Amino acid sequence: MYTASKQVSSSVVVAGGFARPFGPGKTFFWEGDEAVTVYRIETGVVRAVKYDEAGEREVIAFFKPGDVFGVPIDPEYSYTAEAVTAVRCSPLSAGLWEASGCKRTQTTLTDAIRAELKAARERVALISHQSSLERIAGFLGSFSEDSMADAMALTIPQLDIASYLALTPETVCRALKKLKDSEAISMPRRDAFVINDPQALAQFAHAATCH
Amino acid sequence: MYTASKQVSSSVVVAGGFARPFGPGKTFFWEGDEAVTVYRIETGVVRAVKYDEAGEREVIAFFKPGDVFGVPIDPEYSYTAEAVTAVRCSPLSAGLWEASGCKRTQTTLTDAIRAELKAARERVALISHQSSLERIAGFLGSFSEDSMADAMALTIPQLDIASYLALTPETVCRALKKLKDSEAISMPRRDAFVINDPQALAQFAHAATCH
DNA sequence: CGCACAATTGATCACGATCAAAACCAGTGG
DNA sequence: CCACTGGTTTTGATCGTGATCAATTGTGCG
Repeated sequence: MYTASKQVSSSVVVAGGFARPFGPGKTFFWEGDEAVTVYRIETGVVRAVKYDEAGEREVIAFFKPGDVFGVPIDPEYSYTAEAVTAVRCSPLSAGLWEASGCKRTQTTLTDAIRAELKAARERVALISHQSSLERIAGFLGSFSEDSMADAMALTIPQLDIASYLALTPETVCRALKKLKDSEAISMPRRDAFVINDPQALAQFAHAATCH
Repeated sequence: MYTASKQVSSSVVVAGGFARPFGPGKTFFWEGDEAVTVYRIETGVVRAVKYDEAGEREVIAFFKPGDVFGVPIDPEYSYTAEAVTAVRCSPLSAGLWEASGCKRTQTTLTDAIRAELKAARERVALISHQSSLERIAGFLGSFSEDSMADAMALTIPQLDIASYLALTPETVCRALKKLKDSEAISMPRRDAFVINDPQALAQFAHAATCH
């Protein structure tokens, strides 16, 4: 199935702790690879994708600066990790996390697992029950609040957002247009978002379809 | 908010390891309670529920015989646990899990967390993209395969299933009727399900809406 | 330039939500 | 035992949202 596994993971083994750059679209590791490296993002965005039985690609999570991905919950990675933007991040040996002592590394490990679980639950919260507009608004809101300034620029293709929110690209586009029209956000570039009015955005995120 | 917290958790502190019975509807603990006890189910079904901002009750997971719930991922429980059926389960002190040594208890702890994560991901898989029929069929299938015989009787109110799958009770009812009509399952009682034909059920679970 | 792919816009359609009501069942008390 | 009550399930009719189909525009890249 995932024939490209091996040569990719071998190009990635640098677990020295140095921050290294990765170009957009680059694959860090594949679902099923032996989980030997953990990554901490300094800049850029990474997506976690899975392929269902039908071979359909599905984005299940995004990782932002400060996030850790590739956490060794299982001996093998449970998803494929790809750079969405240009990424600078530091690879760490997964072995160090688990082996060395038990105290500090252990807590950071459970922290990371907790984060994974929290991310999974957040996605469910977004997907279940919420309308398309609420999903988009909620997504943009939570994504930016985890980051920095109000007027930060996210850079994620709409296709990835659609997959993550279990919507079609068309629906994502239309929802974004509504948000743009309402002045809550603006899009300087095609795949870049700026949040003008977090308040208004939060309205859209919860409001009962603003009827 | 959850004013009933205290007296409930105090009635539950028996962390000796004895299997104890709990009647249907009984609450084991509330979301936000201090996570002092872990439970392992011997018989019966338990549901994990959460209340969103709007106060809406939402079922986020089911636990079956053999499952562990109340895993101390955070210092406080992240959901409310209620008995769906009559339940027999053994309470354990959460402290023992974390404190004692680091070796065997630690692995079972991560096992339990892994299970939580897996459960969360399975729910997402069911909810995202799948049609109502696929969700129901997939749910019944995975629920029974985690259990025992083909012809086992599940006993879960349709309301809970609806909430778990992010559907309305009406839709659940109609989907179940289709499955009954197709002979894949039968329902001796109102809230009991028997799987006659796992094969056919699997068909419904994946098939592209059988057009 | 021209190619491939992402984003946009429009028109139609289907599925599930919603509204409304009836049937069903379990538990309670007369 | 039976009438009453509350909650769950069932059935039907209608409506709205997002998927789907189809086509155009836009954008980066060889």
